[in-house]
Amino acid sequence: MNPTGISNSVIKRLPRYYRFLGELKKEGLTRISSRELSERMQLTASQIRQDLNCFGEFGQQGYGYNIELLQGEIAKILGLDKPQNAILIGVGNLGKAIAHYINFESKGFHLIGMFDAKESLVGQMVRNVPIRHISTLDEFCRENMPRAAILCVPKDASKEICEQLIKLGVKGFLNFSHYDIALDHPGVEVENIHFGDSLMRLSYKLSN
Amino acid sequence: MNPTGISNSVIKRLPRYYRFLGELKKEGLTRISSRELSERMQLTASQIRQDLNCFGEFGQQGYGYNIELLQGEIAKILGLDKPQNAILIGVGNLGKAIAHYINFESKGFHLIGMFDAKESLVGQMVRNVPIRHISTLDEFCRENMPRAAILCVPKDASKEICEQLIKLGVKGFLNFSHYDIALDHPGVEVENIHFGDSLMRLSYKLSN
DNA sequence: ATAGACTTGTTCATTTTTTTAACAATCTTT
DNA sequence: AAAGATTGTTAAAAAAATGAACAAGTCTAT
Repeated sequence: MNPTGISNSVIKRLPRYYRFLGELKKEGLTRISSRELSERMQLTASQIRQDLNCFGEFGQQGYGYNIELLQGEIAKILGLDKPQNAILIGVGNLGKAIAHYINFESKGFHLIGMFDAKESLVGQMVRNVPIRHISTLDEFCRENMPRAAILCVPKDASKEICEQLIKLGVKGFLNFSHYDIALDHPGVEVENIHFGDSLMRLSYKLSN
Repeated sequence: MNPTGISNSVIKRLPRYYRFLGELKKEGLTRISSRELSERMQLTASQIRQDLNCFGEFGQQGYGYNIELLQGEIAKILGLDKPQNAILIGVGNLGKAIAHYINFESKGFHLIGMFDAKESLVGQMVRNVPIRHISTLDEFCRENMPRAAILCVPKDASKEICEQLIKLGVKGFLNFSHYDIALDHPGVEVENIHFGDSLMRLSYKLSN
């Protein structure tokens, strides 16, 4: 259980519920019971009801859940209805791909700036967002107060930039760097995406 | 607890141990005690000893662990010493970035081929690996027997390709697509990397 | 309007997992 | 050879996840 009183495994499942409900909607369905959903998602109906019950009462006895409505509620729980400003640091191969590939708007964020140390990148646009020089980060942050940062910089640069950003008021990190962001800053949240770790775990699973 | 008898949380921590030991080595250290390591990694010494004890006895009383040796043992546990052939499917923005960005060799894999449906990409090289047309996948797999696939294709294409690959003998997936690979194929292992889910969880954490 | 079929929210018990503490055994160092 | 350090290991405690059960409420069809 974490500060909010909701267990992490419940939170981990939320985006998946959201995605599945989106698919059901696409299929033209309007309602679904926990039992039907459980079959699709390979969960127990009990777990679904219990998960949702952490946040409120979204269904009706004898009917089930209205798909559109439930998805909307989960969107609110996840905060997708109130996009937060985010910046991306490090526009190399990975950073650029992330910027192109991810639809931030539908995931609760609004990308307002990208930064890199490489002069030749400065001025380029990716999806209508300009790449700025890293030396202008302080000024930009003080003006625009981004709430989150997507960290795509090399490991060595991570620690310094990370601390700089925390000082500038950034509260959340999507961390692609190999650096383990220290969790001793109260109120700062981190989601790590370590490709390397994932690959090594896959290697482990395939070797045993 | 999973099939191997080692709990998932232990396995999740292994790559992190591996990384930290690499850093210690870089710093020129040769030995470390569980207590010292625990301080660096923000774990308890007890947990470290217990984690390692799942796999063998790598330390010595009164001395601690030899860093080089321990890292080597973890490498073996993870299977990094016996690289397995892997292919990458979908060489769009993301796929290309992954191929450039990740050092597969140091993570237990050997990238032997890349595939895409787009004719214009075919023939291009990324890090000395040629991009082939997806129509040649079957033949290539029967000849080269890749053990793992990195899936960077759009959601709609995922299911089909995934099943095709499983039939062709692929046993492991690093899945970047939004598709949830069905886990009902015995012996097939999946590591999911869902950027969208991670972002939504970050959004949740920043909203509550 | 009523009965029967459904399905939720919720509780409780169970199981599983994770974490922490403790200590005998044993190694290192002086 | 003694003092100090640190492991491997066990056992206990705490926390989390799961699953079964059911009263209460809603829908549908007659």
